[in-house]
Amino acid sequence: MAALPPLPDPFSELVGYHLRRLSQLVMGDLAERLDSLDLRPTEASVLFVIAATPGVTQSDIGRMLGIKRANMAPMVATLEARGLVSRSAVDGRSQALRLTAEGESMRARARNATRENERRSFASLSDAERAALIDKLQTLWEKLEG
Amino acid sequence: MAALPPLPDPFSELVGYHLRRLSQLVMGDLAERLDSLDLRPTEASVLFVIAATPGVTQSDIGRMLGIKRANMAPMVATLEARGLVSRSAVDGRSQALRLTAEGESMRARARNATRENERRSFASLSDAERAALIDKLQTLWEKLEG
DNA sequence: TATTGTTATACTCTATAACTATA
DNA sequence: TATAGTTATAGAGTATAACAATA
Repeated sequence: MAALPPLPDPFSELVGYHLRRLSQLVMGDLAERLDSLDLRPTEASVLFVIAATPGVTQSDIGRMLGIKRANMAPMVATLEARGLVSRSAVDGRSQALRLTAEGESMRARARNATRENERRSFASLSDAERAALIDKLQTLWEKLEG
Repeated sequence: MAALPPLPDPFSELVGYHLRRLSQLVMGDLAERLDSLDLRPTEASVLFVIAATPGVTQSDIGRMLGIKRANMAPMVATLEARGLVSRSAVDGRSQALRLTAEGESMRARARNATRENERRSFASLSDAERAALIDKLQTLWEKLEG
């Protein structure tokens, strides 16, 4: 088996590169864990938002999670077709989204998969380090979103 | 204009979520900056590796950057067709990759775009904080790669 | 006029499988 | 047997443009 060649110099100064590389690996592990539920990471995040804020519209979810309306539409349609999410009219154009009983059960399982993903990915960090890292990352992306 | 709804609770504990969100925004900004060069972020990273380790094979690049052989092949073919990269046989199956003069000029421009991307994305971090963040991210992804 | 939801479409990046040629 | 390179193909996620219906 060939040894893993080391990463050459220019990358050692690039936060963005290491960010992307770690994100790719973490999301890949999460995708594997969610695969048995036939759920994509993005779909899981949508279930989490609906559970936390019942009656939310899909436009609002898109704004919270940074997902375009055009991409929310088919995803919510799929979740509804699977019986995980229900819609009820708010007004003539908006629809309130809620989890069905089956959707709530799916959310709970997705939550477990996500917790295991976090444990496996960040086991080497103390609770304080993890919290500090979250804070740093969140501060950075919120600055870029404006 | 509607206010941005705040992210609900469950995400506040998830490193992975904030990692992915930041990575997405940073890479989106980099993609925009590279667009005028008609270069994708992944292609730029390949130019960086070839410049730093002339004569490297595409299999080695894939191992360094976490890109599969199957995805390296068409990318290198494109870079060669554009006159940015040249190939020379190492043995009957491997080919040494080098930047052409035009490839080196492209690399330099991509490097500038990347530097501007880093400056814009992480302006709020001190040099020490940036270095510490790189170290933390790299340590984490290298653990997950084994 | 602005917003919600929708459809169509394209692109980047990643993944697996199968194949040829060479070591 | 293992490795280098290639081709075909599929999937997730994102992007823009355009449209109908509603506020």
